Amino acid sequence: MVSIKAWALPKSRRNKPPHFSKSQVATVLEQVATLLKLKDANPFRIRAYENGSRTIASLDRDLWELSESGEITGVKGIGKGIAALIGESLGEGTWGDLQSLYDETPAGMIEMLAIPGLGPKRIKQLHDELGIDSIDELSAACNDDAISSLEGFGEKSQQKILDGIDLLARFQGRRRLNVGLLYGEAFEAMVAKIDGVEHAQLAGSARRRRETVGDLDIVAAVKPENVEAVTEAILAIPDITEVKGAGDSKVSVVLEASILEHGMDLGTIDGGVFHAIGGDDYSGMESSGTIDAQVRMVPPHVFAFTLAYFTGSKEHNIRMRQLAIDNGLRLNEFGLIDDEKAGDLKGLEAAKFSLEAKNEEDIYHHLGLDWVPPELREDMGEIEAALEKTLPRLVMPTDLKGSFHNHTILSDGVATLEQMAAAAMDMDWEFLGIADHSSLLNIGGRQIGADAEDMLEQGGKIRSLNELWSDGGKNFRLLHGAECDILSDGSLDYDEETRRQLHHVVASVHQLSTWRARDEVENTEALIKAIEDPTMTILGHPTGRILQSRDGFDVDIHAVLRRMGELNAEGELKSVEINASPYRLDLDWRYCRFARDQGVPICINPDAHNTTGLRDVWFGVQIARKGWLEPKHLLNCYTGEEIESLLSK
DNA sequence: GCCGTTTTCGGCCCGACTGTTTTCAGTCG
Repeated sequence: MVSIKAWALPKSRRNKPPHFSKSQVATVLEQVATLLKLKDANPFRIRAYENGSRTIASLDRDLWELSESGEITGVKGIGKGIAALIGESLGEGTWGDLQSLYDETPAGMIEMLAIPGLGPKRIKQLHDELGIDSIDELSAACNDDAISSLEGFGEKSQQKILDGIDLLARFQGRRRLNVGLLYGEAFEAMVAKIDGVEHAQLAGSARRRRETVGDLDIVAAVKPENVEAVTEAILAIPDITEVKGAGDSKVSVVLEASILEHGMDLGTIDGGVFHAIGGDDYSGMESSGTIDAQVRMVPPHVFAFTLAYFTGSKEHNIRMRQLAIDNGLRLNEFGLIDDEKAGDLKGLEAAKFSLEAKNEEDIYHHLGLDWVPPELREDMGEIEAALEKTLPRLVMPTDLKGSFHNHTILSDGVATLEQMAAAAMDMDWEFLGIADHSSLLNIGGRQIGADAEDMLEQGGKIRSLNELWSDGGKNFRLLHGAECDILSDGSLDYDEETRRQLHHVVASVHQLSTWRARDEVENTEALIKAIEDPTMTILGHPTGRILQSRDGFDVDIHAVLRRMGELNAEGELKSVEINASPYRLDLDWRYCRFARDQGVPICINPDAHNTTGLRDVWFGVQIARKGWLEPKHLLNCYTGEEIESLLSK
């Protein structure tokens, strides 16, 4: 279970500028926005900090340089105020008068924001009127029936808060993409089958392939005369454990795991991850889990608008609406409406003056944009690219011809070389990289990794298998690699002689406790040392994060990727992995474009521990798409022959 | 707090739903 520590402004660990990293600045701006919410500050001021945070986080220029030269205020969303804060923090190591803002807000109030249905205003009210500063106190107050009598609260809100706390305790309010999609696709199929539903589609963050999903949004095209019958049919679905509301256009329910026809498939989990997410307790929790879902019913002719609207993101929608306004139009879930003609009319009435859209493409085209794939709708430059018609041709699962980081029975996998190869051939792959753990890795005191001798013996087996396939005219080969531990000082496990005999070395950090106890500067230094090792080819799960369970270690990922870019420019092959396990999805999609721009080739790795684990690459592809990557940026999309000769150099 | 070639002030996306009210505030996306 993740518990939120009280927020603190970062302290400089350096004696000269820049005192902080870009991600530290972005984090502070984001926290300031949250703290201001709890003080009931001007919502637009709050949004300015939120935008500033996002802008800084995704900036691919050096922040200190921009700040020093004054160019920073030329960045959209960064004005005089935030620029001054950045200048002071990077230059002096201080944060203006933000300390008092941090001091004023109890950590528990921040934590309460995650309770569904409870927002900043009412958290502030609870704090001001009852002195409630933590979830525990809030829970106790609900049980004492102390909340329902407060102004603006009642019996139902009190119960809703208790339910929300329960949900939060189990899942932190969000579910990993793989779990969210299992529920979402099952529910979508059920709704689509109902008489009177012309079509139904999953929208929201699941459609955008965020790494975690809050609740599910299904948009259904239903003629007005059928809405009542369809509502009844939805509510009759047996896997609905609770109906939270049912209006004229929206049904709000809680689904339970029984909706998953084939049960809760958690995929394959390696030992370390399994331990980190709570072991057997976790499996039990997922199978007794629930998820919130909404169905929005709209007349068929406005379906495309509603789908686009509820796909989001909120930030993308804001930009789209602004574009509409610039064109004298009003964009909402019902249409793209001529503002003048519609006048004071609202909702579907106003939509009578809407431009037509048979599909999402039509909406984007009306505004002079190319259609934006849902994965890109985060207001991270996709609007500009769509205007300029320079959106990327995103990678698809079928573009992949192999992967590099997979395990066998030599370490903690459960399948043999032959079984893994057969599964890869079934996927029409031309190559499969094997990278069993190096000798150092042990989980719970038991050595998992392979000794150098056994590792080299595996190489012999791989060579004879490859010869067999080659002689039989089969376009397939295994690549012999190892997942070498990065030690705390940045050196790699195994002796150099052993590593030199491999096709590729996936270098990964596993001793997380050491790395998480250190600061960004030390970790970045060690990681860069590991990358500079001439035998290192692929940086495995770069931050070590486990989604919904633990954060990764602090590292200046931009600096690491920049160094990797330099080494690639010098002719070395240094690739960064998108670990495709839905528990990791690390490298984060937010850094993919930066890696690409540095000239770092990226590879999607399922980190499979059995044959079905190879299928996890699908999640990696979703993240690569979200990170704007095209086939040419991914080593997975090279042919088997190309990759073999590349790695044999 | 940010932004602006109709603006340096006055805007900033907008609608639905819920639970509380009796005309609306809070929350969500």
